[in-house]
Parts: sequence; structure tokens; C-alpha cells
Amino acid sequence: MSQIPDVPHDAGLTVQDYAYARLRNAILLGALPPGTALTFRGLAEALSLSPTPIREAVRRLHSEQAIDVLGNRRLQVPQMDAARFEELVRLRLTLEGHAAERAFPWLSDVVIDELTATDLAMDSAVARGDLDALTQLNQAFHKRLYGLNPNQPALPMIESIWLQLGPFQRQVLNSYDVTIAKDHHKEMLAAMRARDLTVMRRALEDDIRDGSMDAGLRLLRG
Amino acid sequence: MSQIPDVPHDAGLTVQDYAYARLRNAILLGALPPGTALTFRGLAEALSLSPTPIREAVRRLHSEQAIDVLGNRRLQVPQMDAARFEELVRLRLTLEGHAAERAFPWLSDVVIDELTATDLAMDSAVARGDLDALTQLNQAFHKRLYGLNPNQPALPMIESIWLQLGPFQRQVLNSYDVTIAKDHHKEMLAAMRARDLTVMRRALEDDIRDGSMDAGLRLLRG
DNA sequence: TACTGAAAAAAGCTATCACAAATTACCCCC
DNA sequence: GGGGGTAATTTGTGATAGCTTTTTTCAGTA
Repeated sequence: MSQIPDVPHDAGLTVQDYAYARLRNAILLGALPPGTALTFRGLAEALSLSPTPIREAVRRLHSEQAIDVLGNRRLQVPQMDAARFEELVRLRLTLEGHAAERAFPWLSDVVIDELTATDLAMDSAVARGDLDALTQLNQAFHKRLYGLNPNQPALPMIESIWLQLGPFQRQVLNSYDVTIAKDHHKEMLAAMRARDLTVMRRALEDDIRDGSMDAGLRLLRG
Repeated sequence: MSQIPDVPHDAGLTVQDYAYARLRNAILLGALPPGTALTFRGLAEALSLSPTPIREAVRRLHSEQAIDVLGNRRLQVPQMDAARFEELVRLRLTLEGHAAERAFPWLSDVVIDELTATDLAMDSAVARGDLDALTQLNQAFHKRLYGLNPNQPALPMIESIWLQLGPFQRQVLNSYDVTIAKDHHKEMLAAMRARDLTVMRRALEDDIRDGSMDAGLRLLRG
């Protein structure tokens, strides 16, 4: 199934981990549109392996709210509607704001330089129109920041929100011209250099709002 | 294995769902202390079923951060330390505050009466010294409130935190006399009746802090 | 007594099989 | 031509077996 991009199969990775990584990646990038129907056996065939590891991978993704396991024997990529979307974005604001705040004391010049480089790579991805790279770099940017705090239980939850937004977010990205979007990461970086938490947090919230909330709601309501 | 309390096996439930429910319950109630080592085959034997559904159940719990899957072939109930504990409680404060706020407009007199009844049942559980019932009723109280909002993606995340705190929380509960603890639920209920979000949220935060943070940190730091 | 290495035991992983349930296809009848 | 019922197919589920890897045990040696 060409809908599920391949991912490098690291040595030592079990088949189950490989299946999980591949499905997760496909969902994060929006390769599977909302509502896509899936079957265990279909996925097994698509990935050329047996149903057993697929079932474990799908159970994991189900626990992360990335796949709906309907009572009748059908799996599907969750649908999106305006109410759910709004709750997801509001939760993103709360959770990522919290994570940023708890990570802030761990900021260093080395890390800020690293984040600056990631942001530059994003500019390049936008210029190339490479939406997959843009998505991955954006997530890497945020994840690097939140992960500075070595004990951050919010990180898996934030990734769960990304998984839930992934399929729909791709449709949002396709609905407007990303080259004209304001890059709030630059404001965040400036605030980081000044070690100003309040300003950084506001820039982060603007980033989340501009990046998905407004365009997403427009798509869902109109 | 008597360490894993049985749970009712509803009709129509698959073996995998049953295994998940039972392990989840055991962890939530603290029946498995932090650091407990587990094996797939051992769990399968303890629950009298084959390894296949156990593996799926454990993968789900791993995705919810309730079980550590170490690279070497060992599973264990996560350990607790002061840094992780503090992050978990802070995240609880943020997430449950958010969920309460998003649920608040859905409050009704009927629901408030229901919550009042649950709180009374908690008083009774405290009087009986029934810590399992106390834990379950407390979670039911919070879950009922947050779940009023029909689209609440924070709920699974809050339950994930409870799963992470469960094993240690039981040790906290055993470390002091619960009969002398202040019942912040009564303040929350009064604020709900007055439809005062600010006061309710403060009472909720006091509830979380008094219920675990202080006693927990005391236990971890000696 | 302590350490090393090999053998044995235990455990994880995944393909396969058998069974049951649900869905789909198809045919007959109206 | 449309609808209903039955058969065929598809699918989920869970036990099992074979293989591999890891861990444990135990002996032999220094």
C-alpha cells in the first residue's frame, strides 16, 4: 500500500516496533486521511508481515488515540469535527505551554543555536514546498524544547495530540499557502535568547493558533 | 497470582480486553508496587490465558506509561523518584484544571447532586478504612466532572497520570491517616453550586496538592 | 573463594492455524 | 427491477509452535 510511507528499519528493531513506527509516521504526516478504514489483515499484507505484530502496533496507536477501534470489526483513522478540533487545539495550548514552562530553566545557548538551525531548515522546507519535512521539522523543534526537562510526562501526551491532529492537519496545510504564514518560531527564539518566559509562551501560543486553529476551523466550518 | 485482583468479565469482552482491564485496575489501585518485575509468560499464567492477548494488553498499558518495557526482555511497574513525582503532580494540576474549566459550562444541578452522593460515599469509605473504594470513588468523582464535556481529549491523558501515580499513591495512602485529611471535594461542590469557576479551580488544586503532593514528597525525600 | 565459560532453562517474538463472528456477494423470488 | 435470505468470503481472535536471544545455573579452574 503506497499510502503508508516506508521508514528505515533500524537493526535490532522488532517487527512490531517497525510496524508501529511506520503506521505512526503515516498518521503524523497525514498520509492516511481522516475516516480511512483499516483492517488488521489488510495492514499486515500492506506491510508484508503477519497479523500478530500489526495487532500489537495498532493497540498501541489506539491507546494514543491515533486509531479508532470500533466495536464492530473495523478500524479507522479518526474523523474530525469542529468541536473536537477546538478542544484538541485548546489542549495543545495548555499542554505545550506547561511543557515549555517546565523546560525553560533547562535552556542553554547550545540548545538555542540548535533550535535556530532547525528553524532555518523549516524555512528551506517551506521554500521547497516540502510539507512532510516541514511537519517533521516543526515537531522536532517543539519536541527538542519540551524534552529539555528530562522528566517530562507531558511529552507523550503532546505527541498523542499531534497524532490526533495529523490526518486533519495535512488537509489544513493543503488548504492555504504556507509561504505567507508568519514564522512565530523566530519570536520564540528571540525570547529564549532574552530568557523571557512570558514572551516565549505568548509566541508559542500564537504559533499554535496561527498554525492550525484559525485555518482548521475555517476548513471545518466553511 | 493473588497480586492481581480479579475484575468482572463482561460478556462480549475479548480476552485481550479482559487482560487489559485487570492489569489496569491492579495498577490504578496500587496492587503492584513500583519496580515490580513482570514477564509476558508470567502474566499469561497468572491470568490463565495465552501470551498473545497479554502482549496486546501490555502494549496498550505501555503506551499509557503504566508499564515500562525495558530494552532487555523485562517489563516492570515504573519506579518513582522525587523529580518525576513533582512533574506528574504539576501536570495533574495543569491538566485537571484545564479539564475542569472546559467541563464547567456543562454543569447541571443533577450532576452536582450525583457528585455530592459520590463524595458522601467517599466519607463512608474513609470511615471503613477501605482504601480501594476510596481510590475508585475519588477517580469517579473527578472523571464524572471532566467527562461532562463530551469532546474531552484530556481525559485519557489524566487517566494516564493516575496510572503512573497509582502504584506510588497507594504507598502514600498507607503512610498517613486518611481520616484526618481535609475533604476539598466539599469546597468544590459548594463552588459548583455557586457556579464559581475560580473558586472551584482553586479547591481542585488544593485537593490535588493535599491528596498527593505534600505527603508524596515527604515519603520520597525521607 | 572467586571468576570464567559453557550448558541449560526461561523468555520474547512472530508466523500459522483453527474457530467464530460479521460482512459481502449472489441468487431466487416477488 | 428491487428486496430478502442464504452461502461464501473476509476478518478478528487466541492458542500454539519453532526460532532466537537472554538469563540463569553449574561446573571447572586459578
